[in-house]
Amino acid sequence: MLTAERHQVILQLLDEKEIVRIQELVEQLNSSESTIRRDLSQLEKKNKLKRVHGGASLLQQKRDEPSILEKSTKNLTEKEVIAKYAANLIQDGDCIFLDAGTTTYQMIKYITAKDLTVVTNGLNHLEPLLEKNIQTYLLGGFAKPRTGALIGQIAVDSLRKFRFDKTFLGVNGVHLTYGLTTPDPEEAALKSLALELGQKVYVLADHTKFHEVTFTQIGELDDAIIITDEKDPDIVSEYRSKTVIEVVEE
Amino acid sequence: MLTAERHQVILQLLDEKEIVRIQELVEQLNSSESTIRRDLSQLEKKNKLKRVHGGASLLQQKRDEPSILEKSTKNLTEKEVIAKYAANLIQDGDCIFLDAGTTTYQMIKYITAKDLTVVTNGLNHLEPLLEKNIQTYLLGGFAKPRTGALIGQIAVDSLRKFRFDKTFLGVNGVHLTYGLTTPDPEEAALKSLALELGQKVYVLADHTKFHEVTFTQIGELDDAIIITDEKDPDIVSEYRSKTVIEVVEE
DNA sequence: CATATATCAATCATTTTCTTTCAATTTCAT
DNA sequence: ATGAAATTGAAAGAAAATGATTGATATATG
Repeated sequence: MLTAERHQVILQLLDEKEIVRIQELVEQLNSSESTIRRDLSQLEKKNKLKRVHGGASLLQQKRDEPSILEKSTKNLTEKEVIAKYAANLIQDGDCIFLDAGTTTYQMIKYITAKDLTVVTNGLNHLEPLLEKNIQTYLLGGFAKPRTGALIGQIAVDSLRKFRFDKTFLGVNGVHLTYGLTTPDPEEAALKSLALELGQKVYVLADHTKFHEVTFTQIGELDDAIIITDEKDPDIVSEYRSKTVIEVVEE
Repeated sequence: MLTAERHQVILQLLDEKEIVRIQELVEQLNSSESTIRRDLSQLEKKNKLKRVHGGASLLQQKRDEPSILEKSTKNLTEKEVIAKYAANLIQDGDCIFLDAGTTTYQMIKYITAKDLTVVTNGLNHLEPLLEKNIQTYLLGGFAKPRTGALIGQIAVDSLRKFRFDKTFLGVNGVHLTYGLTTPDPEEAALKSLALELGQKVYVLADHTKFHEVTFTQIGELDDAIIITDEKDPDIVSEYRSKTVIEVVEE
């Protein structure tokens, strides 16, 4: 019997019984005690179960996903720092809009608030959100092939039904005179509406976005609170005169 | 035997068994161990499977959706025949509604018509549809965790904006007196509306669905054309007196 | 508390599986 | 046809998995 097979069976048994003892597994799997012990060690290291004297038990928090959990221990990239900061702004019970895009995607794994309602137009956002047992609404609309963003009139219409405690947006350009911009007009329309519908609006923009202008305007600078990792004090103070900027530390 | 052929067989076996061992594949495919190992390496690089010591296993993500996997292994060929037949009903330029669910999912790979517009509430449908360069709208709504179906008021509202040349629905029960039924009331509401909005409505129901009744009614028998693999001539003629049934051949 | 029993981690030899490499063969493009 | 590239099978050494054994540690019982 293959190692992977045994692991699968062990986890399945655990799911059913909450607790399994070694001898039980030895019989069930026709393997030696040593092998079973090794299996349990490995599975414990992978955070799939908890070893207890005489056997193994189900994890108390069943919801942790290794792929997401692993990353949170590694060094955080610039975008991740921003995402983490933004995620911590979310409070229990909030209704939030989460824009499509990679930066907002990163936020998901750092969300700790309970009892959330999330609305998103990011197709890829859905899976990790559901994995965290967060109640999630997906906007309808035309599916933009490459990015997995739902856009267009339908998306705008379905968005209009909501009001948010907090809106989190990604943008491509942040500029003193041209405000917040993004290349795709369809996406801009959606972001623009989301901006209106949020009581508090946060824009996640790393330092590469400043002084940049792209095709379509989403809104003015002071429509949102900008979260960034921009270090240059000149740039920061320049923009501080026009809007609220929160600079995250690593 | 061609490399691509082997790859196909390997993936198919994996889908059925969750885990295959090398020796098994060596026998089944009449190839050397080296070749099989190379196959597995390549497939792993393409993210089609996960190598484990002694063989290969289904990707975690695929195993984590047992609800869908279970269903798709059951009655696979029968359903595929139905799906293929239904897909051939689609004509160039059609606007169609494709219900969430495994049977309608199978349809996608058989679609050959060009210049389509597809509206669906099946989250999983989106990827294969986009891969085929089919213009696709996704309904908004609450994402039902296990099945990947978008349901609820929002979904119903966004659906109401459309009209379809053809609607393709999956159901759980087909019954002479109780008509078309499905367990989840939320899903039923959506299916019911989709049924109204389609100029032609097709229900895909394999033979296990006949004489079955589940919790919520979607519509009457004669609201739709039923596509099935039911062979029993008695049952077929019984239902033929109430509605149109198209029986597919294998 | 002390003893008996069960469970545990660590190690070793054996077996199985893996990776790497090489030569023979087939396929493909020129 | 001819050489280049891909595919294949075989083989050797590396790596992983296994079961048994050891002495240590934890739990239970009187």
